[in-house]
Amino acid sequence: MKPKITLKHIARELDVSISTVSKALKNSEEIGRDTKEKVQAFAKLYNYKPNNIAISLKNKRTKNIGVIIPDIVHHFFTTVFRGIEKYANAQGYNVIVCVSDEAFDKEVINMEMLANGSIDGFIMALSGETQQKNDFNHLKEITEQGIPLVLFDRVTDEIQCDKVIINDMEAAFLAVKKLIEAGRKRIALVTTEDFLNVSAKRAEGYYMALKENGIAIDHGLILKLPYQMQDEIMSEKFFDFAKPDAVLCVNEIFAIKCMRIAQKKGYRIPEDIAFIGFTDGILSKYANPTLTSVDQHGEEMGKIAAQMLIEKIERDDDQEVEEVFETKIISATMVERDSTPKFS
Amino acid sequence: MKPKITLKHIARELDVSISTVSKALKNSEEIGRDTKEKVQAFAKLYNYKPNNIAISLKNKRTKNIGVIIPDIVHHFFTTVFRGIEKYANAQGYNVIVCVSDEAFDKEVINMEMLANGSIDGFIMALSGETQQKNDFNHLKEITEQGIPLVLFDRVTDEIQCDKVIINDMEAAFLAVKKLIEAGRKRIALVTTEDFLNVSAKRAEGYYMALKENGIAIDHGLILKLPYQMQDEIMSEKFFDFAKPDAVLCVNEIFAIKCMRIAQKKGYRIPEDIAFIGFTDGILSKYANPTLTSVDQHGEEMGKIAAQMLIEKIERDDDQEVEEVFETKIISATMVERDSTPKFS
DNA sequence: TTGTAGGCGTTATCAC
DNA sequence: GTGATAACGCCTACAA
Repeated sequence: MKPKITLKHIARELDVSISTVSKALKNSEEIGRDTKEKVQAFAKLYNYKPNNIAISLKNKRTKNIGVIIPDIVHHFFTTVFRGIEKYANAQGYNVIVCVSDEAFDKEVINMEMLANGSIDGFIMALSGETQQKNDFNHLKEITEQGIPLVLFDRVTDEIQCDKVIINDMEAAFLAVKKLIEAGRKRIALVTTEDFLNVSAKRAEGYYMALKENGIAIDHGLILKLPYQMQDEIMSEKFFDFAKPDAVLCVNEIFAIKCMRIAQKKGYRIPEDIAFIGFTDGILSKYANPTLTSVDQHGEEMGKIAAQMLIEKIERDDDQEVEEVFETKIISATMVERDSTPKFS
Repeated sequence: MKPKITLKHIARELDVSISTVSKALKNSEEIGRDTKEKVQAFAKLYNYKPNNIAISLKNKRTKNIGVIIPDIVHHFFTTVFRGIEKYANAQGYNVIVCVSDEAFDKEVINMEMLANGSIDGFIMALSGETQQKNDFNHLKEITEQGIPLVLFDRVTDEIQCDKVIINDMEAAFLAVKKLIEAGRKRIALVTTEDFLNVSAKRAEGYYMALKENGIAIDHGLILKLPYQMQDEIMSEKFFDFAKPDAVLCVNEIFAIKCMRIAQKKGYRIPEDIAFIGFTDGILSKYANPTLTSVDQHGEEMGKIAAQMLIEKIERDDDQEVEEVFETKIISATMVERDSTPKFS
């Protein structure tokens, strides 16, 4: 076993001072040619690499980014994460992930854990519980400490910071409009409870599209399911009573499950009922029939979030410029597949 | 903005020494009641939290685990990650994830980046390219430096370290056996190229089951696809020529895609062709028909890997006990769904 | 009961 | 050219 070697070891071995070694390895002009060569050769031989922790302590910069997401086994978040990781890595940053599991407490604990020097900034999507409680003190503390924060997807107006979101409302609006134009009259909405801001916005888009086309809102056509949707009975009944000819779902899983139920009841897709889901994930692509869905461009979102964060981190070093926060909006795009009639 | 406060600040403010503050905050018996109270009150007021980096430097333990996986947008790895994260977090560890993207170079770079003090140990699954090149020097260096390493799923015999795998061979063997018992005669195997050790093992199980039942191996029934499987033509032709009555696929995506092709060609599932896939992920569950598949118990795997790693990390502190490496084998289980006939 | 000093590994400033 | 010193924030053995 050959443990890690330090500057001190090299210095002792070569009978020079630590600072000489340090400078020699940095190819400083101050150091004599032969000393430099000697030191560099020795370092290479013993595979010297500076200790990140020591450097972090000195520079007060860890080159680590903290990412806190509600769930990692979820295609959208996973995709965003990939975008973050790729960009951050290319910039020399590492990513520490914590999963809040949709729980407020875990979110708070994780943030505090990381905020004590482990990371240079946060990228996060709020947990369901946090949105429900409307308690954002942990975020406030972070920003007050001057730690950069970027919120994505699940954001809040209560906190002043950079944000990246998609145009949920518009996307839903356009999806419903397409359905209306295709002649659908009874368009249903399958959503989660209201406290998730993205669901709320998608619902808004749904309402707007109906209104704009003079279609009255029928609350019998709106199904609110708990986030996990264990219970299929509710959805089954819904189809019997609501008799929709099109369904907009706020996520893929809802869409797939609903399609299943509809198929079981003998409806043809898309002839009898058309389906559009949000989150263009793996399920949409491989569903049967394949699902028309709204692509949230997760990877792009992650990349932009990372970009914004790293810029803030590296700007903070320079000077205390006037803090300006941005909210970037990514345009969702609809991916047409077989669960909808051909739109013109 | 209120920046982070340090022991030094408290000491200055309260006109005591740094060590007094340090001890007072640890409730040391050495310190007088009133001093302790004063210090603790002040610390609470200003929300003092020790700096992780400084502690890491001092203790030479970061309480960080490095996880290197080939791909995060992949249900199996994601699941393993969740297991790791949950357990590690409960033990007070944070997880730094790097994605190798199936590339050797990225794997090496990421490891080196983290090995310089950022983490206390690694959990990883080898990238495809690493397995193909059969070059494990980066792993050797890590272990020689005394950094604990746990390999999971994509492992190698070349490296002495803890490992967690599933009984791939047996699982494939049993799956094929079930198909044979159900009367299937032309059982196909759809797999990746050989260098992925898990695929190789699954193929072995497939061969064994055939042999044990006196069925000759027909190479026309074996389809090797590139990892990404862009090309559907190959698979289409395969069905025309091979005419299988059952198919074992080494992953879900292959299975789903093959089912699609079979359906398009008018075969009924499972009556004409039965399908079994590996990786019991979200696709298997929501496919149409739902896919019988081999559950690799990713979360459990992650948990065990984390457990083994943390044990090694914390044992290393104590003494230089004789190094013993374990390979834990998790039993895969088959989840029967609608793509196979009812097995007895 | 409190404080001093040294060290974890590195870098930067300044003196020789 | 080279080296001593201090500093990043914390801990702890030892001294007062």
